[in-house]
Amino acid sequence: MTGPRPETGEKTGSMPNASAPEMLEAKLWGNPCPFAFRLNYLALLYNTPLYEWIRDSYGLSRPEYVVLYSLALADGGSARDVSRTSGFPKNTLSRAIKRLELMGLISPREKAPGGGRKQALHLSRKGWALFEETRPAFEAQEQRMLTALSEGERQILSELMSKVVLAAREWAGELPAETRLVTPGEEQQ
Amino acid sequence: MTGPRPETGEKTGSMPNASAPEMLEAKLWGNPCPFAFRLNYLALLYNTPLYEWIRDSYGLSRPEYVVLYSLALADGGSARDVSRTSGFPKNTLSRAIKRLELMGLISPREKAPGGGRKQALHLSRKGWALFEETRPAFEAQEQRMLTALSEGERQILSELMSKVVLAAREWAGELPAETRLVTPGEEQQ
DNA sequence: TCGGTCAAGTTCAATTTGGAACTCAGAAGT
DNA sequence: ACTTCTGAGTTCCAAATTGAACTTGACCGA
Repeated sequence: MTGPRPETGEKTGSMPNASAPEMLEAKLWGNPCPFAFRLNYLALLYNTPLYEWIRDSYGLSRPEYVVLYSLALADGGSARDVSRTSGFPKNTLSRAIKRLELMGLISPREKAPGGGRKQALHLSRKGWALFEETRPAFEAQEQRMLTALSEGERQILSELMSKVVLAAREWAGELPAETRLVTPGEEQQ
Repeated sequence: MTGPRPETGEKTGSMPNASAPEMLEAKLWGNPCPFAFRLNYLALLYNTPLYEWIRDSYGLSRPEYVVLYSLALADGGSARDVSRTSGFPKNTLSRAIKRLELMGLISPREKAPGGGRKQALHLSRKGWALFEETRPAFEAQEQRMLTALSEGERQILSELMSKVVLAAREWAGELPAETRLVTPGEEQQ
């Protein structure tokens, strides 16, 4: 998604502070898709330092941690469930799950090798411990992100975004045909 | 973002429709970071079909199109500006820019090879044409995404998100030390 | 019960990605 | 003017990502 990056201050450039003010202003105020930009930009600023930290401190990749987190919220979920709710392709998750199992963070799936249908995944005690240990950092980052808003504003923001999410089946998925067909010259390259 | 995915309906699993209701419900209503989840989920649902379409129709990768789009909004910006406002690492963008130049979508940078300091980038006529041709699809997707909201609600949503973005320098960047130090066992793996 | 269809999960291979090291142009300091 | 410092952009290469094909269990209808 999306997103990837820095740490000590100058690796990728996702640092919000200092400069790039021109382009940032343009993307904020002169953007034909202002909402989409805010979405992506905030997601980036939120995710980047957290997953960087997870990687450096625990040696877990982003998809791996996403699986852990997903199972902590919905124990017994399948790889497919995680894929649907996180956007990672299923083969990436397959590998992530295998490694989590190897690391002892997911309890071993009985009978599976070969590719069975719908496997319910469960965190091991160690997996739960890791989740509990790391959760506060995610919560803290969310709180930090929202400090600019009052309690009431957060309420409203949450409500509006929920509305958009709940209507997702109406708008997400494939692009409408008319949109796609705007392009006469398909298939170059 | 980071982000990536489906098309004909069953490639990655980011399809919002049909199933995974359990886990989706849990992530929506039982999440310690509800705002962050909505952010990521919406960004995913928005980006995925668009960049899929860009790739299939124009042969441009996501970072490549991001550079194009960024320059369309802020002509004369540098690679670093794009990196700061998009989150892609600079080497990825360096490659993207090189290819865009090769494809004739970016006007050739005079004197550069070797690595000069701060190069102002400009779209070529062809680059502008491609942007204008593809922009409607992005706008349409944003509109589709917001259909669930009234005009007033969109106004409020935009305002609240802007607030959070503008306060970014306060909260984004490195994780606060206390948060990081929660972990006693650093450096495994 | 058999054959057919579907989809979850895996494997493989080719591409893409991004961390690290490097080059080098301006800026800063003396 | 000379040296040092800073940081934008590039190159390299190991690692991660993912599209495509495959395997296999589950479900369905006759």
